[in-house]
Amino acid sequence: MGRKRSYTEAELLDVTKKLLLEHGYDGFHLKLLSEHLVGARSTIYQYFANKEEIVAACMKRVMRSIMSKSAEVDETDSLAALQQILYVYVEESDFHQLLGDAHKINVANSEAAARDMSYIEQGHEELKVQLGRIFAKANGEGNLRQDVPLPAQISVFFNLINTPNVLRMPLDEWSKLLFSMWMKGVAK
Amino acid sequence: MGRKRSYTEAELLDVTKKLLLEHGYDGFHLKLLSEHLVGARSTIYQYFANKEEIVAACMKRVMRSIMSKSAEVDETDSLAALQQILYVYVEESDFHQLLGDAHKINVANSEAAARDMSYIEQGHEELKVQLGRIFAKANGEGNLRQDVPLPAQISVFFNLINTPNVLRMPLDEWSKLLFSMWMKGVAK
Amino acid sequence: MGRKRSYTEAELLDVTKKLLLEHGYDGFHLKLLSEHLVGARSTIYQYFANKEEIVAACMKRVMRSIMSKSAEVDETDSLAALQQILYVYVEESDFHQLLGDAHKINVANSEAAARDMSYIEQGHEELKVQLGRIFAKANGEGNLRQDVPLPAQISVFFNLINTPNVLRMPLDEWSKLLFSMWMKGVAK
Amino acid sequence: MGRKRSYTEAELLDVTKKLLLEHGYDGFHLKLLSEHLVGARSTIYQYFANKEEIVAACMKRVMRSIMSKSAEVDETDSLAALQQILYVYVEESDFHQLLGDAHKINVANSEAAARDMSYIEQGHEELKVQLGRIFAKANGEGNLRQDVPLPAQISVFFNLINTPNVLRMPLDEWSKLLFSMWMKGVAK
DNA sequence: CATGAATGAGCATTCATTCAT
DNA sequence: AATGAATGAATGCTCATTCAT
Repeated sequence: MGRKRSYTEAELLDVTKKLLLEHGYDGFHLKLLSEHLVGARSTIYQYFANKEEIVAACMKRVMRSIMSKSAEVDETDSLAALQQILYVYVEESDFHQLLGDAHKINVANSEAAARDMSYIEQGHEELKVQLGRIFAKANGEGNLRQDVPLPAQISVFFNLINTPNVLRMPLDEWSKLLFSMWMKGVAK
Repeated sequence: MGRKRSYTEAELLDVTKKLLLEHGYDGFHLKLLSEHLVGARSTIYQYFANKEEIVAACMKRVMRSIMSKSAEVDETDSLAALQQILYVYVEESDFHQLLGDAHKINVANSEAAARDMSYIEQGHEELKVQLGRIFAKANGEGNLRQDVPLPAQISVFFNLINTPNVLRMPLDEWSKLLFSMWMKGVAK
Repeated sequence: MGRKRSYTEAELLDVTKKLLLEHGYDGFHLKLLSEHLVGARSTIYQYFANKEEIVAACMKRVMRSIMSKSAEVDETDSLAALQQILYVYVEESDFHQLLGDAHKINVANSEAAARDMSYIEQGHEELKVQLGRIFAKANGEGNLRQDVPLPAQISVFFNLINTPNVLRMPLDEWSKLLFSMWMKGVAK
Repeated sequence: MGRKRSYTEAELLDVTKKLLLEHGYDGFHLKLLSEHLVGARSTIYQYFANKEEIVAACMKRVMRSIMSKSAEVDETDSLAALQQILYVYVEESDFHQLLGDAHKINVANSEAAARDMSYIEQGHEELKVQLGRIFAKANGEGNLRQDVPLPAQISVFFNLINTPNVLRMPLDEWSKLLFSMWMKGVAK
């Protein structure tokens, strides 16, 4: 039996996520990664076959986390559901920034990366379906404005996630505030 | 005398902008740029001394455009002014994405790039001042909710810009719709 | 662990010295260097961070060698000391040719190169001080002509070093011969 | 008839000489040259077909100048002749530094450069012959030490030329001083 | 003739990946 | 398993030279 691994795959992916957020996909290098881990650069290849696989695995992990959380949302009360979903998304707001570069991954080299990316694609679909379902329900219950097309409302809702939390409020309060602004507007 | 230039500086910067938006700062290469222009890679150096200067010039140009438009906004009616500003920003919504990487530019190599970046910095300040002024006025006139901190309202307003225009509406209508949702909310 | 290095740093610097003497600073390329070593050009970067550091390290090494030798010179008998010094310098006559280009090194890029160059500068000073001291002593003891300014005598002495050893004599004999010509002249 | 030439070939070669001395062969660029002349870089090609030809022409000119001067030396009195020759060489002491890089010129590209270089080669031979003749005469007349091989004496004589004129004396005095040291030595 | 623009070859450097220990 | 060394592909940039005006 060989030596003990000096870090876990999860740690590697955590650092990867941090660096991807800090530097973007093109600014993310294995050299950079190895500098934020304990061992040599080449050791990384014990965990993943190439750069693409690392990034893909990282993105997949984030997607899985989002999906498990959003699956737990109770959709009975549509507005309450939207608020919960907003909270989930705000909590993982890195998510979008991160996945925004998904298309840059060159999937040709790596089977594993390709699998991960297709998982992510499916996840995206499921999330969209869920959101569409809840919005449709809310709309059907007469909770939403009729003079604004539903897709526009969804788009604005979704984009709320990225609003910088300038006041550094706790995320549950912050998401409630966002939800309130989204629902009632800012006019007095 | 001398040959005719095969493309103008403006064309170069247009392509640069497009590529920066597509690939981000780190994904932007002179090879890529030259492939989207007519000539050889080295020809680019007839226009700019190095990569940093190109990016800086591109960003400066975008900033200048935004600033001249936002300077024309009539601030008499604060709410109308906000709506106009939203339109200006939505029209140039690339702007933020683009300038988000401004800090990555290594300014040490190039005098010209340094000058451009400082122009951009000042521009940022002026825009913030203008927005703060109008919001303060709107708030003073009692147009805004008091139960949400002003910075949070500004943050949401600003973030609206990035909302994807899923319905591909004309930008004037789209910005009015966004403004309406921001003011009145989406609740029925 | 890891592979065995295919050449030592000392070997690299030896080759560098040879090439610098052959081609001068501006004619010295890493491509050239790599062609005189076993591996690929990029392997050189395992040893030094950039071209400047290589050249600086090479020069520093030569300076260190000269200084340790000249520090061992016994200055009791001033004329004997000069003869010994001449021998030291003749032995390392490349030295001056090599360091003549020291000012061309762009030190801005590299901390390490800057350190090396400042070491070299100090070394130069120390050597000048030593030579001045011995000449002053020799002059004070009445060993030197009074009708020729001392700096001119020093300059000629120093310049002797570069005299091509056309007869390929052993360096100790050659330096004695030079010293004899310098002291007694060539006239019968 | 076209425009008037903005500088003469001689001016171009003067500047070339200055820059070659300052930067060495490898540090000499046409860009640098054009910056020290009035027109555009490409204008240089109206005068010479390529870089090699410029350098070769420059060296040839220097050689021609030396040769015409040294041809005027009266060889009747061998020691006086040597003193005169030393003066000629000291006056054009750049000469050696300059021609030291002659071997770097790639003669394959240019017929004209090849011709110039062969002229220089011949010149070198003639100068050596002249010096050898005078030294032989001086030796035959019993003017020189017998305990030092003649080639060594010649070598030292020749190398005197490069002695830095630290005191900035007028060149005729300086060359006399050098000659005196060479003949009589520095010992009291 | 003069020149500004265009170009390709060449070098410095970085980085993902492979190898040998 | 871990790792330091080796490597080739890619990119930024410079420069001699050619072209078109």
